[in-house]
Amino acid sequence: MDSITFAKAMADDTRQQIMRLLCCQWICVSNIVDQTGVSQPTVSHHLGILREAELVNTRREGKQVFYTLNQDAIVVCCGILMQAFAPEKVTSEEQTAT
Amino acid sequence: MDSITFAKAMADDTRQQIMRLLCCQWICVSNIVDQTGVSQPTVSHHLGILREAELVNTRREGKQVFYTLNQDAIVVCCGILMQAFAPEKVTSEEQTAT
DNA sequence: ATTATATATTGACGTTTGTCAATTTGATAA
DNA sequence: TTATCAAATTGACAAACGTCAATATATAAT
Repeated sequence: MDSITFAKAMADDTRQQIMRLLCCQWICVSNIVDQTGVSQPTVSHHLGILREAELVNTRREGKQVFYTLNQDAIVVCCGILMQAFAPEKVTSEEQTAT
Repeated sequence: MDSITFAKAMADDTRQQIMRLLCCQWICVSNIVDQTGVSQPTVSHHLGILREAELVNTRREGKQVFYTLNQDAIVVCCGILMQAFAPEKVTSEEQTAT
């Protein structure tokens, strides 16, 4: 996953709203629809983008599909951003200083 | 600065290209134009977005305007993202564990 | 097999975004 | 002041994006 895919996936209000809901818990699509107030197709569309970016995990349970946020991916991507754009602030911390 | 402004500012290829150039050094606009191969108005447009998001610092020197990346802002914004979307992975590190 | 429910996909539409050419603004030099 | 160079702004246009209604797909229940 590259830093642009990540940034694009994060770059929408509705998507961040969904991500906040999915943080630390599994929720099914219809619940997301209820809690966000946007239409079911729109929610599915956003979930597709998050899935594509591997920012969410999925589990089917009968007729329902549950989603949760992939927190590890968030940390990794933020790390990549910081390495790329703030190396001076983050590079070392443990410098082996030969 | 909110996490959406940040993500939107990062969510473009040309803009990340410019940000990489501005990382750890001051460059003037015409140099950015030369090194990116996009037109001067386009570069100015992207710099405007980065300025708006406070991701760059600016300094005028005669007729030229120099830009550099605001690395501290990057770190802060990534921190906000991680706090919001990966709290379990980042909250503690030093848990006072009563 | 038919029906019912949950989610994904398609198609259409308006908005936002990235790009460039042309122009304007700002700053120095003559 | 006038001329020159650097950067910002404006206007136009195509491409990408977010949204919803309608439809299709998948799963379970009758």
